[in-house]
Amino acid sequence: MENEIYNGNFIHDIIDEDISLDPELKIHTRFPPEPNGYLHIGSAKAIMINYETAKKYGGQFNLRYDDTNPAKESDDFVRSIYEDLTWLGATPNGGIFYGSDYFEKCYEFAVQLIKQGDAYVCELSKEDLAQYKGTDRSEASKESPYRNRPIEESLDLFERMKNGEFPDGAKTLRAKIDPSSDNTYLRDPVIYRIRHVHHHRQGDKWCIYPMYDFAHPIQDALEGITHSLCSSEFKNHRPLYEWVVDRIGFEKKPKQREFGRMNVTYTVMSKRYLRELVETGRVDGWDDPRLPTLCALRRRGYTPEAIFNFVRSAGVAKADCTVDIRWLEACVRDEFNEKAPRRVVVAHPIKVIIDNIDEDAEITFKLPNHPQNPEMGEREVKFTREIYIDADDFAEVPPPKFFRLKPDGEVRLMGAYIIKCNSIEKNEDGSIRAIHATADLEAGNGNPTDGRKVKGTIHWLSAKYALPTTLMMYDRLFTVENVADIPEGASYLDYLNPNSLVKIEGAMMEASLADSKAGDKFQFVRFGYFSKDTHNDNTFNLVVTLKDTFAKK
RNA sequence: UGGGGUGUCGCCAAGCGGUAAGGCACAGGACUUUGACUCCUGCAUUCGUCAGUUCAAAUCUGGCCACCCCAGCCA
Repeated sequence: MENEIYNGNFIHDIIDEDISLDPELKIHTRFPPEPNGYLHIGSAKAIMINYETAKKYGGQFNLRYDDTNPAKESDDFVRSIYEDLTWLGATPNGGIFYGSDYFEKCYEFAVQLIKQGDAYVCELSKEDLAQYKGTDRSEASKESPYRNRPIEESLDLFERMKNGEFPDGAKTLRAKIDPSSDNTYLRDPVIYRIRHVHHHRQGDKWCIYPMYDFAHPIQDALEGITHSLCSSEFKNHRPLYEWVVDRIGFEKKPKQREFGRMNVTYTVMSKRYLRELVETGRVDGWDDPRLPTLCALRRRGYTPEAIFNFVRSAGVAKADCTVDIRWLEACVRDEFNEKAPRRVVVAHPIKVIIDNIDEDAEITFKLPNHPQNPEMGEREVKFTREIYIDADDFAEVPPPKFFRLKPDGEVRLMGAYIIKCNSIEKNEDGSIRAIHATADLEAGNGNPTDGRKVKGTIHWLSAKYALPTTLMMYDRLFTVENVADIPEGASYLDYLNPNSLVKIEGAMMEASLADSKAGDKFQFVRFGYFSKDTHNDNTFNLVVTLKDTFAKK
């Protein structure tokens, strides 16, 4: 859904300028995840920027699995990424690609660079290389002793690297740029390494793999990407990206441009920690509703529109930002308030007996599915002598400004009668067994005939027709305000909120909810927005609470 | 310590030399058969900081400060 809420986007200014220089330019962007984890709310920003930029300019958008490091990648991640991306609605109209499909090309370009004298095979060990680069980066690194070896020699060695003649780490291919550059990425970066590892798509075809900095610009150029939009940590890589594009001699040069990273309060998005949570069993899987992964948000009931509106309204700027998770919740509320049908659920039922209603009487009331939108229709709800109300809606000793049910007080049962509390029946232990009340039968679901005002309205369910249900309430994963507040050296895992999942069993729901499907969304009146769980029948996940419903006393 | 980047209300963010948009949050008030929603009202004499240029600066210049990224044969 299009939304006017859209903070700045300096990327569009850059593109407008490029188009003014070349009116023929067809914008082409891409989202290049490495298939080594599941997509999360942070990924949504990169997706949104690349997808919507292409869309805005009538261009194309590619999905490209950046799978140049076989050690960490798998087909399960490939599958999940596709699923989450299409769920978000960011259809890759430019196609779906794999970085590994360009291995042959990358190899040829590497050979070309060697022939041009722009790359050489280096035999420094990992440790020695680190030594040569030095610990003080204000100083230039030492030149590799192999830097000026004959081109023929590098060519021969590189081919033999490819043929598997050397063990892992024995040799690397390095770009010959500038060992004394201020930018350490330009100090003869390694562009190929030896890895005798099985690749999820290429199998055992290769034992040398290109590095990200070499492969990425090639992939972009080959796909005709015009704008390679990525987050700010790649800013330092840009000169190398451009060096590769220039030296290989691509006619159409893709442009890398960077936007600020987005963090979200109360959670952590690094794939490393998410994976750790999943693998140590602290959560039930990548779609555990306490996680910020897209599949978890989906299961919990968040919608693609709300997520897109969230990242869109956070804006696109160069500065990193930490957006309050409550903003995401606000986006969800905005959407659901408009679209979610209203239903009644009583979380902590207490029984109310309406003394002036016959034992077997059944009165039918019609409740609107949405108070402001008659087009959503209405439903019939049965009223009987015994009903349930929420424990929170009754107070034996009411605090000031308590508008709900209290001894001798009157309250409106939403869509039905006004009732008056007459007496309280108690159990041995002092707990409430039932409340006795009388209904104003004359007023019915209309206003009292004597003109008196009844301020409170509470929700209710017929005890005879209500069905049991389970409510799952999830709090945020972490209790610290900011992940940055976690002390240095401490494990994120120690900061898990042990109370982040609250399960309410014994709740009651209105009968019509039995017909709902997995994933259906509702506003449970005076309670919050819920989504029917996709894994468990008759249980509902809390998506977000109603704003302030219970905050005020 | 070096290089790169960023600093405008609690959180995002517009602004690009002419006297601080907007959203979220928050606080009041109105309305309400959801204490929701909706609707009003309020909310930066100030733009990290100190100087300078100018009739005029958040916008230009210089110094300083803070935060983020970089020493993978990860992406």
